[in-house]
Amino acid sequence: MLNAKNLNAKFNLKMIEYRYMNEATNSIIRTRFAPSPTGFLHIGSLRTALYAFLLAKHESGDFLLRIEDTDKKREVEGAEDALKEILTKFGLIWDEFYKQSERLEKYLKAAQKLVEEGHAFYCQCKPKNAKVEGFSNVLRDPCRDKSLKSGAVKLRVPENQTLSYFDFVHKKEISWKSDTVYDATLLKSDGYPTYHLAVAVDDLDMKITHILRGHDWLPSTPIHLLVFEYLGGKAPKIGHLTDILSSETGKKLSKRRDSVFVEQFVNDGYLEEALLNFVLLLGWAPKDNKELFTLDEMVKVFDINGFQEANPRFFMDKLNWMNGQYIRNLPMEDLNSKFQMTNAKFKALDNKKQLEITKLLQERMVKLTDLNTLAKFFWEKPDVDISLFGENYKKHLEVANEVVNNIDEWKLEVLNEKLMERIKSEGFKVGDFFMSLRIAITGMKFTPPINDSIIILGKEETIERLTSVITRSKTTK
RNA sequence: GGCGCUAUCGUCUAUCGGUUAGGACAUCGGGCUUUCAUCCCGAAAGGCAGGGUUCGAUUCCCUGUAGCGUCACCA
Repeated sequence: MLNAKNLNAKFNLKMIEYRYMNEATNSIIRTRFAPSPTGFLHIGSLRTALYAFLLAKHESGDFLLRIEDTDKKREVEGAEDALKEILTKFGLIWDEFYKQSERLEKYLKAAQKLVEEGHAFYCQCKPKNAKVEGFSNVLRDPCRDKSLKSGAVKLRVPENQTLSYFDFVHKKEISWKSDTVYDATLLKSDGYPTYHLAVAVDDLDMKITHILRGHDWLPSTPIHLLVFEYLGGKAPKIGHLTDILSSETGKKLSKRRDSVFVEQFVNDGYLEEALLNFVLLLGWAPKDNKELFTLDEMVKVFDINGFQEANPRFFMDKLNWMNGQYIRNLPMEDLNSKFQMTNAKFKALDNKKQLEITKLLQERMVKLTDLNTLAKFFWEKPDVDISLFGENYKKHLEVANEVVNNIDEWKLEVLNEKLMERIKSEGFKVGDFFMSLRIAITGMKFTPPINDSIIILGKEETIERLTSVITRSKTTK
């Protein structure tokens, strides 16, 4: 397990090269990724984090990680460390780290200030649960004018005001009438802030210049605008990203129906680089339509004008293609070690054999986990289904067995040559012959090149598999 | 229902008033090939609808339609 402290030390060092003061404004761009520690990393969150990272790093700015752990009920043990580890794995390294539960004092003070200045009030109503009660059209809170002295703190939304901001993703001004904004809770009765208070306090405090967040936050932006104003600060620039939609339902990705967790994809055999690249293009595009990027290249070309405004659907086709591209571009040794982590049986193989197999597989894989099926026959005798064979297979196999038996120099060229000689003299159809051989050795019709595979398997093993099928075939029709 | 966002091939997208509307994935066809792949070549496929503005709209405006989001002491 990676140690976050070491990481920070290590990466701050690295980030120093990136950092410089923006000469034009004399201020540095600062963005943040602010997840709640409630479980695995959502694919949409990875994208948000990526964009925030790129936005900052393109201008040599700072990228902060802020854990929003203000809801004790939903917090998941170990989620914070898992989050740090996976972000690190993807190369999204933060310059500063914060945790909201360690800053409770600040929120409390902010809430008190707002009450004192008349912009918020105490409320002792029983909390409602929208999930079970449905949507509500009651905007003004009954405690608004009661002047209570304790309880939860709620925002006193003004009447007849227009609340607006310029969204840098949508590139337009978005506004609301304050009459449509509800008196949101800022501080819960347990003393913890809600998101609405905590973002404003923190973003001001941490000098965040750009808020980049999911589209689902757009409707509550007017609340934040008010809090920023009442806290006496200037709101950062704000941009709302599109939602990623399910390819099947066309609705926001859901944990129940769709695969949404980054860890899941990694386990399924997708490379971090491919995942990052895929997610980059789901909601952002460069002018020249370039498709394959390393992280460094992303940082270099990232442009705030490239954001997409319409919700994309999460189709896997392109991810699969990209993953294949990345696998093919991987140095053999790297692929090999990834294989070792994917499959223990592969790892147990002789090192030289491992590399040879890797070489054969590299061009025919979509995911790392394809290793488990494509190369299974290397470490496990196949369960050969006789009905798979075509005509003349018995003859084919007997000839193959004979040729293999007579080879002294166990080399690919020799095997090729001897086999072809006999195929010719026997008058076999080349394709048919090799298909019989392929099925007998691997149990499958689709495999890596069969002669190469046979060389890797070894003479003894090959003969064993061949004779096993030949003897079985004698008892069959 | 209120509020808000959005609308180019099946999918991801380019275009910032004038283009045969371009690319990629997927699909289909062909080449290479002992299978499957990889690789190469080619094809089919798109501006939600109706009004404006304009010499000219995919592009700007309005309306409609559709989709998405949100309306908690969750983030």
